[in-house]
Amino acid sequence: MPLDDRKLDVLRAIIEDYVASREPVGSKMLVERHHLGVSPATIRNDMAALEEGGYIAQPHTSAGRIPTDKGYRLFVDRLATVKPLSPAERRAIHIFLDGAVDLDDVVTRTVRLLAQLTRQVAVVQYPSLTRSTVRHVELVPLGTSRMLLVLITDTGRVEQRVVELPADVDEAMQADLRARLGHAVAGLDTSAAAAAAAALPELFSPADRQAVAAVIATLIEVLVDKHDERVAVAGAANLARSGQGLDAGLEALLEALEEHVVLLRLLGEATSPSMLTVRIGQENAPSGLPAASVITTGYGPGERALASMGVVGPTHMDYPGTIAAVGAVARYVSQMLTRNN
Amino acid sequence: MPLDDRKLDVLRAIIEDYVASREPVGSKMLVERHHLGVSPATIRNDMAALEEGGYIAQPHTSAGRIPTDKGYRLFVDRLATVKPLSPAERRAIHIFLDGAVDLDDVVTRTVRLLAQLTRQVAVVQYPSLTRSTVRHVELVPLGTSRMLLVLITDTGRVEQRVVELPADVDEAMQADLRARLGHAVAGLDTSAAAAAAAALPELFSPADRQAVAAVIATLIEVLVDKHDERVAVAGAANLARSGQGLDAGLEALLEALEEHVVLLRLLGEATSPSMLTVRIGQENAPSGLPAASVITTGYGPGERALASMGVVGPTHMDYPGTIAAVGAVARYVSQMLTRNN
DNA sequence: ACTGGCACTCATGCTTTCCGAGTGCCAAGT
DNA sequence: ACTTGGCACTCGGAAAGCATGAGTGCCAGT
Repeated sequence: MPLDDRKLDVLRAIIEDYVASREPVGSKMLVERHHLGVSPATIRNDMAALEEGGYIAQPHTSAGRIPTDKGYRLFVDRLATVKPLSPAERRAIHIFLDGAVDLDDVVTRTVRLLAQLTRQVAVVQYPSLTRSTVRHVELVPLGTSRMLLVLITDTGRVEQRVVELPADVDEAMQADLRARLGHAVAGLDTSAAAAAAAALPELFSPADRQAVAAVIATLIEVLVDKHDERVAVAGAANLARSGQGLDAGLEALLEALEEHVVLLRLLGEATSPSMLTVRIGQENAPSGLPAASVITTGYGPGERALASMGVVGPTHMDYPGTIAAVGAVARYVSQMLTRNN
Repeated sequence: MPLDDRKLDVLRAIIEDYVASREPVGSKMLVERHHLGVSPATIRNDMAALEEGGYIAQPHTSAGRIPTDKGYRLFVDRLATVKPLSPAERRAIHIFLDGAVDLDDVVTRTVRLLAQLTRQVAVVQYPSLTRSTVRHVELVPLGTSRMLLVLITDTGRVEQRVVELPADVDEAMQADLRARLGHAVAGLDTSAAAAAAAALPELFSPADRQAVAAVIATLIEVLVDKHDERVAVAGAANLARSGQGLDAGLEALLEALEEHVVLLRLLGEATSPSMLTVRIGQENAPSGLPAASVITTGYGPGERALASMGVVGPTHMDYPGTIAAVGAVARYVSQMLTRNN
């Protein structure tokens, strides 16, 4: 039996009510609150059909219906209308994000903003080095047997690492290395830079080669290593607040939030800022998180997505509102990055 | 009425049992489990005395007793015996912490280790700049109107900041500034360095002075700003696990954990690594956290405490075990820092 | 295709009852 | 002066019974 328009309306109404009240919703309440021009009995028939289709379920025989994962899926795919942000929310985005001094600062502010806006747990991935290009490499001598390696990318990201040299190296040599290194990798993307750097030791005298190799090894590590797959999290307290609904999963969720590996899986591949992914309930099981929904999108300068951000919340979340918030924040941050480029 | 030895034994026994079972403990259970050589009736008399003194309380008339904050206080001050770490735990400390590449890495590993060891929420403050000295300042040109400022301290900490210059500056001038700056502040502690840097703009021609001032301003900001009062947190999931006991406070606690200001207050002044502070229950109320206990200690190279670390947990925690773990980790990290100096 | 009516189900909340762990106190024993 | 066994008492919490009412499915009538 195909779902006619009214049945879809009913599904939408059920989801809206359930999200608002967190309680199974019955046919009577439904006709009262939404002006569907029909009687409860009719609604009951529709509900039976929806249940047949697996979009809603009843927790026990004599209770109202609650949406299933499949129901939410249908809702976000076909039923949800965009809910524009309130002016206050738009203002909050500006106030929060303008005045970030630093890429790290942008990430920190963004994650807090998202958590506050959506009242869910927010997750923001740090822009990955992988797709960015090297703007500058700096070598700073720290005494004769140590150097500080600083890598700056076009995304404003700065990575630094202290290199222990296997042998003492004199100043002239350090200056030489710095000049050559800077010349060799500037402007290249990270993988090209790694390749270019790898060839460098050849150019030095055997005496110095070991020290050079140590520096280069560290540089390549920084460039290539997924070390940069860091994430920031905020809003865990929101779980406890709305949490009554997920006590069971709460511990698991909190654990997942500290497991960055799981988070990265949840965030998934960075998509373009204008695309937005919604994964609902069981759809997240492979990522190691049951009974929660995840809304993610990519962000980055232009249409190039460097990293992902998103929120994690109970399946019965306010999808339209959350989607709007995630989208708006991602767009704004992307703009900031584009401007700062 | 003074508390004789047996009454103290009873208090200790009550606390041990309550911590283990989380249930009010009665006189009968007590004589069964601990071989106090007397009858339940006698214990009851002692309990009455302890209750009179405010060390224990009964949740309701016909239930066993539970320790009060005051009881725990007496326990940790006078009754707790040191509980040495198990070999497995000692090994865990080594395995976890050795191989940290980086100061940040040390902090991250430490906080995770502490959380795992104590099964509580662990908090580690990043070593503060305040008491450290400047090892090196580096200026990296990024085009003509931007520079990257990098500050390295003797604790291995690296801070970087991008400075937007108010006017274009040529290369020679940049090199000059870099040389003078490095010369002026190297080896000084942060406040002296800030003072020294403040005098620098004088030395430059009026044309360049604005640009120099911008760089110096940023440097001083980095040096002086409490910006460095960052903290790392781990083990929030442990709250949910043992949490049944604090549902009420759970949300508040989770919120506090994201409020770094509150955490810093909780960690308190950094004490020497060999001193350890225990704050119990209501004693934390002024810091904005009710009904939780906090165990903190300082850490840093030598006896100089750079920062604090500690754990936060329910008042009914295993004090001897937790104290031992916090102490051992702090000592080990301090040693690492001393060695790496 | 919709509606009103009706019998049925069953979670929830309330009251009642019962049980027993635990207490305080007292009088007797060491 | 402590300690102990005995005993009456309290009261939270589990178990059982009962009423309520929201909600359903189905059917016959419009």
